[in-house]
Formats: sequence, C-alpha cells, structure tokens
Amino acid sequence: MEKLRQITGLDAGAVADVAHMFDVLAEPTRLQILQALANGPLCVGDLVATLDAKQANISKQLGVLHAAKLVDRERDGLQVRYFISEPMIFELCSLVCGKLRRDAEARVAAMPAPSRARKR
Amino acid sequence: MEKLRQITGLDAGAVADVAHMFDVLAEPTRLQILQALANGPLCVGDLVATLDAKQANISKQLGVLHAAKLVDRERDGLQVRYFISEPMIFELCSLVCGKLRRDAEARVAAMPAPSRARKR
DNA sequence: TTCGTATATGACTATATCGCCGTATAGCAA
DNA sequence: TTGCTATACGGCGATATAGTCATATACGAA
Repeated sequence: MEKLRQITGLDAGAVADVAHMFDVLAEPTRLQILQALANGPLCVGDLVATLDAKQANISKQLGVLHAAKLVDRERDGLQVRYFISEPMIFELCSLVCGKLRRDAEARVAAMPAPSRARKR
Repeated sequence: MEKLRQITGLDAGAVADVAHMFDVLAEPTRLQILQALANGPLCVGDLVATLDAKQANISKQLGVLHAAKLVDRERDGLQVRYFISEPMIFELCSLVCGKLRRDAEARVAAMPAPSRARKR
C-alpha cells in the first residue's frame, strides 16, 4: 500500500476519512433527514413527524450527521433547529442519482424488444 | 415519509439505491482499489500486490464494485483485467476530499494561538 | 423549587459484512 | 486427459451499527 500511496498521493488515513464520509451518507434514514432539511431548517420533532420514525433514532442519526459536520444546529428554547451546513452533499447525491438513472436506462435498452415493451 | 416524498420527489426506493451506492464507496479497501485503477486497468494479481491484501478479499470487493457498475472487466487469458467504468466516482471523491480539507483547515483556525503554533 | 415538553444518551437485540481460510472453477500448456 | 496458474466462491468468526426502549438532561412555565 506504500506503492499505492506513491501512485495516488493518498495515504491510508485519508482513504479512511473519505470512506467514513461515504459511510455517513450510506444510511437511508440519514439521507432522508438531509433531504428533508434541503428545504430549510427543521427541529427534531418536525423530522420525527415527517419521517415517521422514533425520536431516539432521529436524534441519534442527527448526532452522526452533526459529528460529520454535514449539519449544524442551534437551540431555540425547548427545541433544537438543525440545518444543512455542507451544500456539497446535494452535488454528491445529484451525481449518484444521475449514475443510477443512466444504469436504469441502460438496463431498459439491453432488454430484448418484446419484453422491453411489456416491462414497467 | 409520504410527506417527505411530496417534498423531495424521491421515494423510499430511490433513497435506498442512493444509500447503497454510497455504501459501496464506504469501504477503504474498495476505495483503494478504485484509486489504483485510476491510472489504468489492472488485473486481480496486480491489485493484490499493490494493496498487499489477500486475493480472496480483493476478488470479493471487485465483485461488489462490479455489481454496482463502478468497474468493468475483461478476460485476457488466465487473467481478468478490471477498469473504471464510471468516472463520476472521481468527482465524488474530489468533492469529499475538498470538504475534509476545509474541515481540517477550520479546525486549525479554531485552535488557540499558542497551541496552533505547536500542533502538527 | 416543581412540572411538563423537547431532545439526548445508555443498554440491548438483531442484522450485516469485512477479512480470512479452504476449495472450486476457468483457462492454458503439455 | 493431467498439471499449473489466476480468479471466484462458500463458510466462519469477529466486529460494527441501525433501531428500540427506558432513562437522563435541558429548558421554560408557574
């Protein structure tokens, strides 16, 4: 892997950091939270209602997103308002969505003509 | 979550697909494989030597990358040559690296002056 | 202070998967 | 065919974590 570092210029630590960031984005619940926050700040209770998930889980996943510095928060009385602090995540999701769309289209194009007409 | 779909236009299935793609990128070994392939096609044995990992593990991770359509392969006699089939992954990694760099710089700037001089 | 609400945290179970080992398969040579 | 090499595959142990419950903490009201 020393050989790899010479090639890529990235040491094992940097690779691990990148992997961890992708890991944070690799959970559907966390992605849904980010999507919900895309339209503006929301407090924990709003997210619990919007995603109909348990409060404890939402809070825990918000903690992960916050530790990764993808969201930030501010207290407002009893509530805590969360908001996106890293707009880059939308570019990331957009790139991935584009790839998934291309893959789906390629699958359709690869289908034999008769079934291509029937499916979906 | 029906509410969420109305807001974001993404249903639960699409979110799961995006999450899975991030999950594929969330393993250091797979990232290292992609980095190694950035300079051109390599066969399994080359990757085993470059990353000094076990052949079984490299092969398994290549299977995951191939299933996700991030790499493609072609047989060449006894060997199988793998190569990047989705250049988008470099944009993804670049965005993440930029974010990590900004975070690191912010941490340095937030350090009290005396220790800022000492650390790293 | 005490009470009620909003959020965070600790412990737990269930599930997933990384990396390893052993072995199976694919292809070439003889 | 047999033998050799490169790669893929199935099972296993160890580790990690999502989601849940119960509880703790933070804040405001009275």
